[in-house]
Amino acid sequence: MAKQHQASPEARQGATIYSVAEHAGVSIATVSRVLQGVTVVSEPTRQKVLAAVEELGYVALGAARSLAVRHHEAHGLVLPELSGPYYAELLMGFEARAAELAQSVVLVLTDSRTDLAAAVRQLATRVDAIAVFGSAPISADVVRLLRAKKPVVVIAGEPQDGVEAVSAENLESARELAGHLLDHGKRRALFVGDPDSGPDIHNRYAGYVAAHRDRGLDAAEPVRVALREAEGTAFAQRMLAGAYEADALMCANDELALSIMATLQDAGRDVPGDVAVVGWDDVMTARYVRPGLTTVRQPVHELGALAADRLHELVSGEPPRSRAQTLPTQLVVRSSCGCRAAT
Amino acid sequence: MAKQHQASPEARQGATIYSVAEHAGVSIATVSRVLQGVTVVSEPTRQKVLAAVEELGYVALGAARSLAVRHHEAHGLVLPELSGPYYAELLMGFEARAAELAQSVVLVLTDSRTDLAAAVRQLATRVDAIAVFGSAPISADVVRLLRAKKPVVVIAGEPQDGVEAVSAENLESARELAGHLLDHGKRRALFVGDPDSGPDIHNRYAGYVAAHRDRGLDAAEPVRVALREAEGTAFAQRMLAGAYEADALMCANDELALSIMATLQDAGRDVPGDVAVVGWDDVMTARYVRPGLTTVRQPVHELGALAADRLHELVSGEPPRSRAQTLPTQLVVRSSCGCRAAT
DNA sequence: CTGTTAGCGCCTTCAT
DNA sequence: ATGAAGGCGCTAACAG
Repeated sequence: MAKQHQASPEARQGATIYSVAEHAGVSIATVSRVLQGVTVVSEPTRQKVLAAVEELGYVALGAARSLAVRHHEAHGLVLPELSGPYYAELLMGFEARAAELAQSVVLVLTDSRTDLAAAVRQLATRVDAIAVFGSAPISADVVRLLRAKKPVVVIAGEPQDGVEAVSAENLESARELAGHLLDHGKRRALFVGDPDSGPDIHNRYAGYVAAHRDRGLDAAEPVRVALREAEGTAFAQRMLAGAYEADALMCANDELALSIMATLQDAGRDVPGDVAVVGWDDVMTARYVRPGLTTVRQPVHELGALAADRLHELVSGEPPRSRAQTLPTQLVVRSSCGCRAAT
Repeated sequence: MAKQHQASPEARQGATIYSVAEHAGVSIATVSRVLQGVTVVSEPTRQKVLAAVEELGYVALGAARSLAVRHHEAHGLVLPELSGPYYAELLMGFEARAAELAQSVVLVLTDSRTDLAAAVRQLATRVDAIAVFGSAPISADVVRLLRAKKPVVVIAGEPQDGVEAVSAENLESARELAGHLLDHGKRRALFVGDPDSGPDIHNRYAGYVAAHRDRGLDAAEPVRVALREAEGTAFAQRMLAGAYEADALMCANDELALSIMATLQDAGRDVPGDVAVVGWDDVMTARYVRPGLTTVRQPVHELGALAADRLHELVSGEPPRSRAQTLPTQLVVRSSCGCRAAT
């Protein structure tokens, strides 16, 4: 019996449990046993097997193992995209925790998919559970459909029946941030960003409204723009043209705040003198610009880890939680709000 | 003999090919046929099957299919981490192309792994091919070992025997960038960053050296610091303390350049007057700081896509290319080099 | 055109 | 303690 375990050009497939068994002079059942480490195996044979495994560099084929044990030891993660630090950080937290739990992570980015529903269904056939980002353009139907087959957790979205959710706090922090602006004496603060772009933004706007209400003030309607750099620039230009009257801008995220601030400054406006600008996320750029951007830091890494955790427990049979789990955020005060902070 | 493939109504696992077959009153082979769409099936039965598939929401189990066809329809990607826009963009490019090619992507981040070798071996059992980032702390041994089982392509690294590489151009662009600095009259330009942190950086330093040689100048030894924000700040402080004499700093990447520039400016130094600072990558922050950071833009997205492409072709049986494929980069001149650009 | 059947590689009772 | 044998769900010959 010629051994073809040498890395011959075409026999790339590697050793199987059979070749290991033969090599060690035992049955495949024994090989499986020492590898699973569940049943007891006599030390001598155990060593023989281990030696064979080592020599042939054997690793069980994922598909075969999955088929036999009826699960994949993998988690799926569905995110819109990865530009900006938010999603990347979330992914890092998710991946790190998944790694600790010995789960592979297979990633799906919705922005690059034409047939998202198909992609998600596909994903469901290769993982044990799936975490999907709340604002991802996935119809609630798909989520529900998914949930029928695999455990699902929504990140930064609303919990639905049977689908639990994890997120960072928004409303109270937004209320605090908006309050901070108002306490600087600003009386025409505008909320820039579309509350309909997701539960997160929705709640930030709600906090903005609440802060006004707290002080017996009227909150303005939100300026509905997408959370992208280009939209911020466009908005700022409209503002420079006199389309908006405001002495403070509470932006839905830093990307928006940063582009708006830069455009305003380039046109000679003083920030925060003429108009204060604050954001949300605390991206790297926020601490490099002058004035430093006042914003809110979210525990994004932890959020990702939490999602991976919950997925694992759900797979382990734990029942889904009905209430969303919310992680606390932190107000980061720099100078763009009107404060004279260090930076 | 009894078939027990009946999908009990509440079977959480979902429908199997058997339940679909039964539901449609045909054999599993027929179901498989219409789904694979290879062989011809009479239109009537075809419709019956499709209807059953639809009603049961059937999707073939990934593991079973993989086992039968002997491949996974998935690509693996090994990256160090995801902070900063570089890796995230690379991943997006990779994922997008993989999606087009109908390949799932399973991601492994080395920074979060304690046993990297094991993680990579594991990965190899669930994908058809693997792309690993060149500077990832993966010993050449592991790569070679991997290559014996699956096609591998190295991103931004040196091609090894049987392992092809894709990368962005570094040497010539660096030569151009360094030359630009020298042509501004700078005579004590320092290279900041460790050339040993990867082939990319190595070549950037080589370009720096070449530019000097081109002009009959002597190139200084590199200031070996890690490519992280904190290291940049520390370096800048040493420089402010008089440890280095320089009128220009060519930093290995933008993160370094940005933190150095900020620290220098905070201490009252004029950039680019007292000292010019340039980076590499063209991250978002680079265009928001003042002066705008002169840097080099890499086609990161395309690089990721190229890697996915090559993986796919390698899996399809195409032979590996011996020469590395290099994508062109672009010098982005702003003001931190001494030019009086728009920003 | 369609059904039957033999694997794919591994895990897991069930005997021994 | 170890071996034999039956699936896991699906694809792909091979017969009809």
